[in-house]
Amino acid sequence: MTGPWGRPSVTVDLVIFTVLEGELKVLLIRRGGEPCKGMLALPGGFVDAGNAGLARPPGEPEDQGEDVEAAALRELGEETALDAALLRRHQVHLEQLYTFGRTGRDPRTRVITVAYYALVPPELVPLVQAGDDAAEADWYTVATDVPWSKLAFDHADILSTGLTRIRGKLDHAPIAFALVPSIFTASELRAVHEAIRHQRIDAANFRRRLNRMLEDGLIVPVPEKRPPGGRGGRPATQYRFRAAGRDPGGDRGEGNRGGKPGSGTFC
Amino acid sequence: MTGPWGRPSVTVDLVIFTVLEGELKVLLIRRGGEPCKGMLALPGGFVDAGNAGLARPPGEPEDQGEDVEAAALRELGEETALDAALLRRHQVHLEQLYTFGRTGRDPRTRVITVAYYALVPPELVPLVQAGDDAAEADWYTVATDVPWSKLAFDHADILSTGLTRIRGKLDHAPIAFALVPSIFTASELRAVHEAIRHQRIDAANFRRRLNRMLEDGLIVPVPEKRPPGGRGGRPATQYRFRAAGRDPGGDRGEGNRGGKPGSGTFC
DNA sequence: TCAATAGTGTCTTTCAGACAGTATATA
DNA sequence: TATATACTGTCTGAAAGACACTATTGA
Repeated sequence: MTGPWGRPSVTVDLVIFTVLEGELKVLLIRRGGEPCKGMLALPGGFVDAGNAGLARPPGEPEDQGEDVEAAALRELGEETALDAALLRRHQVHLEQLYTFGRTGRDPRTRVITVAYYALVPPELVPLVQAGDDAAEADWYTVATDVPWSKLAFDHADILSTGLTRIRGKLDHAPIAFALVPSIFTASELRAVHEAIRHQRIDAANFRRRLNRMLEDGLIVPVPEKRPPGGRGGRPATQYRFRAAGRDPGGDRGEGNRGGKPGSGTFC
Repeated sequence: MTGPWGRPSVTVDLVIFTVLEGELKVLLIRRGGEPCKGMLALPGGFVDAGNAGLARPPGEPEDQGEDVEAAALRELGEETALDAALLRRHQVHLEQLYTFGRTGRDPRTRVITVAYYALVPPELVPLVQAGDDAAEADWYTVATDVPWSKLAFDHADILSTGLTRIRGKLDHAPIAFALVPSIFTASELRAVHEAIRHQRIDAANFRRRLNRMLEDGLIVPVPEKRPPGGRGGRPATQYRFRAAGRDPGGDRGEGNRGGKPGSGTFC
């Protein structure tokens, strides 16, 4: 059997995490249209493939559209209503998770989705609003408020994969820094670890890890201390993440990004 | 701008590793056709998407083709000339690596590739032959024989990602067992670790790790000892990997496989 | 006997978990 | 003062690296 072959649609789906008030949250949208109308789903959208595979005037080169990574970044901006400059400035972490390519995962047509996860610092959360695509977008507490069995498509699988990924990387890569303000205290960083692992961490032991990060130059103390809150307490030393201190992403699950050197000159 | 949207082609590319004579090797093919004719490349091929996106008689349902994971398994069989039963019986490890979706990575048309890596035990290597697709397929020693700068497309990126992945997982997931015979000695397992890390490992310290695996029930001793080779030596205890002992794949980079329960009933 | 490979014992360092105790703020 | 939060010190055990040592074979 030869002849014209079908091509799948390719989408990106986003697992957008944040930590608010000590709880790990994920951004979900309520689907406005079929299929799975009314169910909760991960935000996402199609990867622009230009006019690939379509008939075009002879001699005209194919428009290949946008990079998959660019599509993920674009969707992240659209769904959160944060512009690209803000995302860059706050170093919002965006990383490819896994590609879900089962047949039948979308009943309409063949859809392969490249899932990404993003980590949004709490400073940006107030700026996040329902995007243009999403009828409603809202933060759901992962531990208690996510209706796992009622998520659209295979989004429970995707979310579960995202959760596993950040838990696995938490101790080996500096992802927790992407979920605290740029100036943070030991308690704030610890709260993020606790939220992701959903389990208490001994404050004294965590401080030792933090001290090691200080020695390694991974974080740097900030001169001003944080004044205590309502009913008192000792002021806390504040720290800042030193991005250039080490290869972020580590050696697990990161893979290579799209725009590495060498691009374009592959033959 | 509305109207018909282009769809990308989706391929799977395979980083097929083995360890022979203490060296980590990867299977590369020499490309017979343009583009990149004559260069070395990773084996791979198109994901069958049925008639997705093509015109079809009204009322006829779309044929969505094959799962991406199934395509990877199929390609693995085709490129190595090993049938599916053999691959299953020997528990050949196949795991999704990363999806490469840059525009322009294939000059002909938009191609997004889902890369997988496979671990072939040395027992099967003699059975591997040039597949039907590949003009020539051969094992190349990663440390010395891979012409990194002359690999086709972005395959150097893919191979590099695969190498990083297995090195990262080596100490946290039981992947080394996929690269030794089903009955193996401590030295053989250590040789695999040394080949992947490309660095000597202290035999005594490695044995302690092995003893811990014994205590954990991850491996099981085999009654018969391995008689020494040419010029003598003490006979070696042999072991067998106990697959059911623990969740293989661990918590990093594995993601969910395609055919998990819950499939099909997503709404 | 020697050479070669298998396997043990031990010392040191690093780091995580548990937990007692000290320091500095507000009310 | 009491309370709340920040921070220090110490004990224990698991595990890695370095390395000296013993065990069992073939030639």
